Amino acid sequence: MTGPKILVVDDEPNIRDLLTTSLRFAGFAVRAVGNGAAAISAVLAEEPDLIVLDVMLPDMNGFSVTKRLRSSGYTSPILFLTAKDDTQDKIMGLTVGGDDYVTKPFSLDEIVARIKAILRRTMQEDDETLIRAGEISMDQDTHEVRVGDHVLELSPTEFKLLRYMMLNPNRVLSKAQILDHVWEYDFNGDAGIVESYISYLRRKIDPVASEPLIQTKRGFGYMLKIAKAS
Amino acid sequence: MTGPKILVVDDEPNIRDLLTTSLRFAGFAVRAVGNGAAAISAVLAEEPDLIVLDVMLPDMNGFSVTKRLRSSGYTSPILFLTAKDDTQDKIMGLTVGGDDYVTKPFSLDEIVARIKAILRRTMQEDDETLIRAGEISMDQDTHEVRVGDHVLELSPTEFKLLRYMMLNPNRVLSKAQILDHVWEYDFNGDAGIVESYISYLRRKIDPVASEPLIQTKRGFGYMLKIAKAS
DNA sequence: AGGTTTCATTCAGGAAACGTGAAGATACTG
DNA sequence: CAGTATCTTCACGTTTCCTGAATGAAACCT
Repeated sequence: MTGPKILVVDDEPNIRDLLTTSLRFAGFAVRAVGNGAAAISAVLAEEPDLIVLDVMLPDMNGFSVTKRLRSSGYTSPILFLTAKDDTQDKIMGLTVGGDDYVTKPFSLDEIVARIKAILRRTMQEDDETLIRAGEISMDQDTHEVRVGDHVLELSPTEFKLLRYMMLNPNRVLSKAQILDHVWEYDFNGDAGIVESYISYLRRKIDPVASEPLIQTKRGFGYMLKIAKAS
Repeated sequence: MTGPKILVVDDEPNIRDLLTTSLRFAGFAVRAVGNGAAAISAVLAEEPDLIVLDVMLPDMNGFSVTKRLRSSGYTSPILFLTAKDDTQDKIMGLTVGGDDYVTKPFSLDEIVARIKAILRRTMQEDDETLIRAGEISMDQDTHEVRVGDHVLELSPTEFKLLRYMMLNPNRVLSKAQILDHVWEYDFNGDAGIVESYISYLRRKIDPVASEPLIQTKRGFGYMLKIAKAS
């Protein structure tokens, strides 16, 4: 129940709650604050293993916060949340060492995946980098996906969708659940897009799989069926 | 006798009572309120294990309520009730973490099943995901139904009907009871539809069962007969 | 036995869900 | 800036499901 400690820093309550809920559910011990000053004292008090930090805060920007933290001796990695139109060099200046960044709006699974990737590198957590589900395997570092011996070429969205399904095998996932986890949180399009991507995935997976792995549960959703192995 | 605590939030007294009765019968400790403000204070006072929350309330919508609760540190899961014709984007963003949603009008058994599923995942309750009744087994995650070794393909309604009967084996269930539990609460069609679905189920079950399992109690209803095992 | 009620089963129309191709929009890449 | 890949929406065809009605069988009553 007490996984790695994470501090979330964002001034928008919506996003703060969204992140808090998702990360708690993913097994992290989460604390959330709404501005830079609170962030600094929270870090000093609790020494989180990782910080999720919005670079645009009401009182101070990401640079200032980072600088203050680093000079206080805090060395754990930071995952920055940046606006999509932030210039590249602005971001470059932020991420040093084990740091990383994600652009808003993000998808929830993406955030969780990034955090796990960072923690995997910094703490020696040998939390598997390889996800397996029956004859499918997915390396989250190299992004290589295999079905048996065949290597699949997946687009980013296809990759995230398949990852979500592989993390929840043998469970029916509704289209709404899939949208909430795989697509960006502000996506407000039709749920039919899930059908399209399921179709794309099937087109790539089925020809090389020994049996149809993505099953339709009419009226309920989709399921990745994995025969249980030894 | 005191199962998990559940808070029901809905402004329509009918539905509130319907839910309260059903959930109490299912073994939960239920408290019900009719608006968002009352919900918030009830949550803070009693810390329920789960909230059933109508997204359309007179004083505030489900999002506001959720936001307030989450930022007060409440982390238990929420089951949202939404109107079926709510545009998809209103539903989106709801199924984060352990949360889930059900569209109105719902069927009572559906609600209970969903609540149990959520609690199963959040609390570590390994309250069986598998329902057994004699030679029939039903996995609620995969939706796989077996009779002996044979796997049945059931439509959504067939699935719900069979689940209801499996949860009440060796008891005569009247057509009215079945309608009340399996069909949506505002269904106002003929009870003859139950006969049809019983027939469909028999057609799929009997050929692979060792004996007829669904018995007709003329004038009273139907019964799923299960020989008691070890 | 004959008549009446209750149930079983099947059928058909319409509705809903799903799959897929294609086209426009957007973002990426060289 | 052109060319390409990807994302998203739309539309159409197909499958599956739901529901009510019709018909015949079985049980029940007198």
